[in-house]
Amino acid sequence: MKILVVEDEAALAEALSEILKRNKYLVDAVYNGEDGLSYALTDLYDCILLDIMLPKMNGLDVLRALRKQHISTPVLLLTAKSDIEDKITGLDSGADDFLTKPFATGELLARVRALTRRKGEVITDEFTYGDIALNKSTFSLSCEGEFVKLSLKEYQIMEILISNPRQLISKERFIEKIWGYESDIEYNNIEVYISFLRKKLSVIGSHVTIRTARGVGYFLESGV
Amino acid sequence: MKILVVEDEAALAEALSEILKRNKYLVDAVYNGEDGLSYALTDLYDCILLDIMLPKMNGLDVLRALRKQHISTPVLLLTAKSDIEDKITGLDSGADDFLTKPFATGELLARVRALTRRKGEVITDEFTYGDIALNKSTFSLSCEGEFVKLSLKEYQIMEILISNPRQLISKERFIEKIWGYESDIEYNNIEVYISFLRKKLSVIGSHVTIRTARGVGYFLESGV
DNA sequence: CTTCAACAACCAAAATTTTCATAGATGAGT
DNA sequence: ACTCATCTATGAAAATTTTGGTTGTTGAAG
Repeated sequence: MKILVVEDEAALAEALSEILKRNKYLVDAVYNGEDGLSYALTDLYDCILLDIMLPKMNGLDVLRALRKQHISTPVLLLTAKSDIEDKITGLDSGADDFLTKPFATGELLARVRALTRRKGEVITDEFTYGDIALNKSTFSLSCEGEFVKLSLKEYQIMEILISNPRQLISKERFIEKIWGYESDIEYNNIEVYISFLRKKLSVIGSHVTIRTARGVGYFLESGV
Repeated sequence: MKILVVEDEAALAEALSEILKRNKYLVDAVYNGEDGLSYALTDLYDCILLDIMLPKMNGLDVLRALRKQHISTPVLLLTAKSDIEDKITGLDSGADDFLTKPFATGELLARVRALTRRKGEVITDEFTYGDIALNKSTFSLSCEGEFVKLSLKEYQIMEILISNPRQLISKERFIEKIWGYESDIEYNNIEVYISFLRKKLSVIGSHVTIRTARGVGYFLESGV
């Protein structure tokens, strides 16, 4: 498990490295934003501790640049004070968690553990259920060699269904998850996409079916 | 200036009301989520202090329900501990700021002031520049009685332009603001929308023009 | 068993967003 | 002033999302 520390205050960087090493992490430390970015871009790290205030390049800019390059390494942002502004910007920029200075060793380790665990769980980019597989990166649905491409919305609906197989999902929930809780989208819209998906399921000859729960929503069932 | 306090701990509710009243706010206090929601739905308040842990209905649910009804009253969430989970959920649910218990009187007042000031500034839902007006709620662009409706993306581009008249906006910036910093959208997409907008500006006979800054982006100019 | 209202499925069309291809404009370097 | 690579404008088409019916289903109430 390899961690990158990006922190300009030498004493703090030293302390962080020490704590982490003592807990069996491999640690690299760099002392400015530019170096931080180029190290992070190697995509070799399991977690990055990133200070916001940094010479040469602001931590948030580093973060944004990283996410833009689709590097999804979990980032734990170090903020000087508990400044809500920073936190909101940080979330917008793709941070995974925050640590407000000064902090306790235990808290640091707990958060690093939480972030790396999260990543460890992502092994595949496919969801499967019954005879179908849904590919997260290509947005395609397959069944024994047969493929169809899904549009974004189709994919989002299917992902929710396949992540909770046999679980009833209300239309309300689809809408909240996909369009957001403030949208005025009609239920019919869900019905239309369900209709699209059923057609595509039949095109690839799957035995998985989308069952209707009248008055509520839908759920996935393997019909064999 | 009228404030709604939603807090079940009687002592705290009392203290909050007292502090606020002493600072010339009108205060209503209720002691559970359901009442909080129905009071808030009247849309009479300039700010809402909302506890997360509440009997009958969770604060976050109240908040979501409110935003769903398009009530945009600023909400200051009261959280027991500085639980990042709550904060993220809070932001997702439409909270404007947080206050972690226990808190100082000064901090409370400062945040309330910040939130109500923010609202005070929004007087109109129109942006204007030169001979055009851009309506925030109808997504329409007008010039001396002539109207055109803009699509969402057209509107978003126009809003950025008209909010910073004569200011050069890079294509990069349009993309970050509209599609997000992780998108892979092409510059040409912006060019296409600029083209759409120029056409619509000419349809309504405006003298405002979108000027090109080669290699960079665009800016608005009143061409009279 | 019928009736009826609510719900769901689905087709078709409209609206919007995105992509693609091509033609035109620009300006640095010669 | 000419050339060329690069950037921009725009028409047109493709893809996607959303809207509006029409028709078929369902189940509760009578």
